[in-house]
Amino acid sequence: MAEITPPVRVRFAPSPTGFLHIGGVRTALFNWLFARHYGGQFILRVEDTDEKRFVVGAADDMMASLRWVGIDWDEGPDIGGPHAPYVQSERNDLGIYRQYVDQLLAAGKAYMSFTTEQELEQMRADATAKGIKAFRFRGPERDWPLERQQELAAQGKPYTVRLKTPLDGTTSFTDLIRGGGEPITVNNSELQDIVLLKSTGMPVYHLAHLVDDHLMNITHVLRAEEWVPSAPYHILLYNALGWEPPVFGHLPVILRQDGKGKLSKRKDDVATNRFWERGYLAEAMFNYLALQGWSYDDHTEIMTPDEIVERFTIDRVQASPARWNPDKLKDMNGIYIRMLSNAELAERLVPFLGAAGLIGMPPSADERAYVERLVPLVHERLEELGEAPELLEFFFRDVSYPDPALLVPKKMDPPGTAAVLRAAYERLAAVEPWSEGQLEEALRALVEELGLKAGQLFGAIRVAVTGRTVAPPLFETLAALGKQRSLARIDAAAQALGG
RNA sequence: GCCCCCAUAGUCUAGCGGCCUAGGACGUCACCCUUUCAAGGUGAAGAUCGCGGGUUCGAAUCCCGCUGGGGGUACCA
Repeated sequence: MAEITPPVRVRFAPSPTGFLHIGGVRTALFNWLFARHYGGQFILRVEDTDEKRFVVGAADDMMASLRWVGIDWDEGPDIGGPHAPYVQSERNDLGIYRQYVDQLLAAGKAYMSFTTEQELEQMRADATAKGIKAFRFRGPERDWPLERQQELAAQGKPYTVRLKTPLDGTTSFTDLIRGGGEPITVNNSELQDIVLLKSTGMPVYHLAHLVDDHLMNITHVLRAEEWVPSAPYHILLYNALGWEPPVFGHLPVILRQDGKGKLSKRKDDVATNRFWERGYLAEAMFNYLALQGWSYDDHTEIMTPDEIVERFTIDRVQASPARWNPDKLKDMNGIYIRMLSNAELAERLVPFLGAAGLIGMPPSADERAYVERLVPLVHERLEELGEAPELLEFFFRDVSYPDPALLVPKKMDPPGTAAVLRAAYERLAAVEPWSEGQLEEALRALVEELGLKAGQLFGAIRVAVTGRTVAPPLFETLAALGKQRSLARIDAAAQALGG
């Protein structure tokens, strides 16, 4: 296994074509962990060379997603750095890429290709029709003298610039993660002359990222597995430019939950912002994502970011794909929620309760205090913060009994239940002070006197007071709800049963 | 189709030739705790380490073939 020798500079270079999904965050995270572990720099660069798919605001959205999980960068579009700008369209305006295209052209390593997209499409269609197994485009211009290419270009004929890929021989590269230590090799005959510069004058990913990586002194390229097939082109391009290639490491993709294909923005609910909206803690997401393709040992899963940074070595990154497992993430989120103090959880719950209209935005001091009072009742019942409003709603709103049958416990009838609720009402009316301990004492005594099972009495009161069969523990609930409201609800429930 | 990568329970993973009667986690089930639901505790089911050949005294671990899965095959990244 290759040793990682400092200095180390890595980057994450998303394309602003939409929101950043968790697979992208995972790739960014691994780069970040790599940089932090080996004491190097992590750079963020925006690759917006696809004018057609460009989405306004996407880059900002992506940065917000990265920041949310706790990823920061040493150089980037928003903070600048020694290699600014960090946005490819801006770099293109500066003529950064064109100069290398000219260098390649002059050296005969690339050529101007005048075949149009339509013609290309036709050629592909013809090839399939003829049963040709693989169509690999090599433009006729690759053998023309540069002057002839320039002549046509001067006439205003649109052209792309393509890499002149060797017809025979092999190209290979070593990968930090896959290949089992052996180089990955492809026959050049399997390659084709890829486009470097579009007819619009905009560079294509292959050229732009490579020029930038070189100029920005990137030492290690850790990117998703889907880039493996294009790595040989990149090696060839580095060679053509006379540059030393960086070290490659292709990260496993994250497969969809059913294993059918990689995570998709369109089909899967995996937009990063969806997770904070639903109440996932960034620390849980960080931990979960770190484990998507990396592991520490045979039993450690819950780790702080510092621990992960310290333990993150590239040799422990998996070559086989990870699988998106929302259940596991949810479980982990529950663990992280339980690790929070009541005050911290209350603080994080406020926005959710506010959004649900249960408290003001911002909340009053009283509301804030009340939320903190309620937190212990739901603390260990929460796996997503977004579940809190529903669990706590009855503390803020009156309950109704659309289905009075829910009030009737096992082995009891409506009239009997009404009578029991009346008895409970009388008993509770006398409880003073209205504390958890006093409430328990009073109700347990009543259970004895009525000859009921604890579950029967408590169940009836629970539904009466919360409007639901599943709720936090009864005595704490009554105590937090207050005497007046508790009694009023028990009374209303008894009436609903005709008592 | 062609090229490339990958392959341990339903899922994620530990394992890098003997510590493995294959460890941990999610999920599932049971029991305990208990006023419901959770949480917590205990335990169970679940993997002939994809299949077939080698190499070796010995293989989940190394090699080959097959199969399966995934990725790529754009003037997208």
